[in-house]
Amino acid sequence: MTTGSAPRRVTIADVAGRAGVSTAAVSKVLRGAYGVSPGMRAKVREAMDELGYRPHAAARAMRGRTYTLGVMLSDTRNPFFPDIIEGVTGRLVGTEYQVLLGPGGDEPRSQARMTDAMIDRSMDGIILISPVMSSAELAAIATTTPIVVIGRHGSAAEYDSVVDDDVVGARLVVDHLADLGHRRIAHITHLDRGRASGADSPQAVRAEGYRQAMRARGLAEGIDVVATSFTEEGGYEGARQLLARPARPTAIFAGADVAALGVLRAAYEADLSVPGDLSVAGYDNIGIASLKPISLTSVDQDGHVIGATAARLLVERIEGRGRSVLSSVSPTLVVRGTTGPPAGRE
Amino acid sequence: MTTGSAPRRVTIADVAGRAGVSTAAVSKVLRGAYGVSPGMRAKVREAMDELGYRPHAAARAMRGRTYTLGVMLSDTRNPFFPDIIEGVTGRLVGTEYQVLLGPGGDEPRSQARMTDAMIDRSMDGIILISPVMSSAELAAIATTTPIVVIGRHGSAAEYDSVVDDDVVGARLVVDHLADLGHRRIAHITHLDRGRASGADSPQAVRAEGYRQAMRARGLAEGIDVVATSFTEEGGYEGARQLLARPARPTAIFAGADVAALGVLRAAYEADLSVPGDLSVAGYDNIGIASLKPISLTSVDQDGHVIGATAARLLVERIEGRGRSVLSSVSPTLVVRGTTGPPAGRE
DNA sequence: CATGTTTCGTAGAACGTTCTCCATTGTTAG
DNA sequence: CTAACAATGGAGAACGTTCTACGAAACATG
Repeated sequence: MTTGSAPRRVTIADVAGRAGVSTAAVSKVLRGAYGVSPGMRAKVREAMDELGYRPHAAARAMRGRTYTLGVMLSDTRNPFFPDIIEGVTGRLVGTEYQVLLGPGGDEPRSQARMTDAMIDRSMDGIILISPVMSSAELAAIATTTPIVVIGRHGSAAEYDSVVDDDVVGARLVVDHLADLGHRRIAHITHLDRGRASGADSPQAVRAEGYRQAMRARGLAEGIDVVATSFTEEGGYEGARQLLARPARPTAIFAGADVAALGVLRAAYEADLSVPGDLSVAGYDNIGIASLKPISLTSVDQDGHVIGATAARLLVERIEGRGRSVLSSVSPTLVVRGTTGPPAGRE
Repeated sequence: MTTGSAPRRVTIADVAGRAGVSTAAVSKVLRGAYGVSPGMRAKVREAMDELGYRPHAAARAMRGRTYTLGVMLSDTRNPFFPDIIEGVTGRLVGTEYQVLLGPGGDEPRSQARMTDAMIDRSMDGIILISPVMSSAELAAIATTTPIVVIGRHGSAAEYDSVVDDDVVGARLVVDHLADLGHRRIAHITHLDRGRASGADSPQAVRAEGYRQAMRARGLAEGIDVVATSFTEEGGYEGARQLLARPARPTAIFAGADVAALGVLRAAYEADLSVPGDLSVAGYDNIGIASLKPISLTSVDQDGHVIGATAARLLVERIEGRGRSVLSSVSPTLVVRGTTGPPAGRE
């Protein structure tokens, strides 16, 4: 179709011919199945190498596995996706599995379309990162293809889940700030328009974890949550509201680093020094957080571990595990320059 | 294998039975092929809807197309990949094509493995973003499957290319700085270890564009290129070297925004005010560049347009275009707070 | 009315695997 | 020596599409 007509692919039949055996025998060698003598295995292997044989995934899919795992991305811009992906692929090195990513967009409809597309392509299993569909929809998908869900707290019998322990993460921040002497610690959370994820969403759990931790430290009075969005603009807007309070908070815990950046901008514009007049903490420990001019205190969720765990669970599912697993990964706090003791008397 | 046994997929035969026609007829309707009466089309369509039929991609792959396009990513962390992806998927909305992303890593070997995996999965075409393999390897791939290469300047008969016009981008920066009155404008570039891409790489073209533009402005004497790497650390290191020169540059043009961030850190540590003592410009216009505390002057390459163009060219190739195309997308300069007139007398 | 020409619809052979039987050959037990 | 069994290899039927051939019917032309 292009320049020269494409050379025909080397098939299992070519290998069989070369090795002087049947196609069934080649298939057995390929799959490591029972009933193959060492001599035959060697012959076939040699023939495969000589011809540069590569199994045709689509043909395999007609009967058996495709050795393809899909990862549905809900937001390609989310800065810790690369970590999760690395964790997933890292775990799969040395296996025959290949990972393909599918941009699913942020709407339930487009995510469902992407998932369907993966199922149509006979993927052996699918990892869904922060999907926004309902649990019922997820369960329905799981009857067709094994799935692992990342970033949704509710567990389900039909599939496995891997989550960052957002309650712990929120507590780490509150404890750190309380230890520094802060009393009025406010929180900025993300308001979902789509209701599908609801109380299972990371932001909801972070907010709840914040409330719990505040109460545990006897700071119930200081609880103050404003719901905007996890964007720079949302953080800015939220901080403006909080800084206009009669009793201004001395610390703001943004549920995401991007929002924390907006908080920093608001503080800058209000001529408040950070951390002198206002301490700021974020969540996710994105790359920029560690850069000098920002130096943001943040909660680090280990994307590598999350990805690797998801990959392990998915392969286990594919190989036949029935029982459902919920794996919770503990985050750590990275203290940097944006948090410090509150100024003056309380 | 999991809980209930998966329900058998609805096939073309089920649809044919329901509609009271042959499977061949259903296939024709599906493909929009010639020789179908309106009545029959309606019957078949109805049956498909009632049964919730979805074509099985693997089965299609055995004979025809898979309607799957692959995008090989060389670096998942690169901040303008999301733009390119959006451009690609945006262009394909409404068509039957699905896009799947493959993390190829930064080594020729792993990228080749990913590309092979995509070919094994019978993808109809592949977009390669900044691949590091040799042109010969790319040409070899192109004989098997149509490909479009993004971010490599060399053109080839076997495949199409889409590039940002890095010569123009470099000139925009140099002209802007020269207009402000700068004479000693230094450049930080990226040193490739793998030689596969060589002079075709964006960094090489940007550096060459910088040299050309400097000469064009009569500033040949001020040409000063230091090769580190396109990372925060690389930018920092490069800036340290440049700032130690006897005649210190008054402006630094970093070949990438991440490196520019490192330059800003070095300036900060050296107690130089930006842009008072040192002007800094980057390339790529990544998200953080626009944030207030950074406010980096940068060159914006329109990832959307690049992605959309690549998708268009790929589909054209698949549909049969033979002639090779090289499409160059012009970047624009976004002037922000890190560039200004040089201080004092020259 | 005989003869071409469209138009519509179907049969059935691929495509490259997997995997269930089945046949053959040794080997062991009685 | 025979029966039972293990080990090895092969035949051939799927799997769900696409698409080439071909037949039948409907229509147009002389």
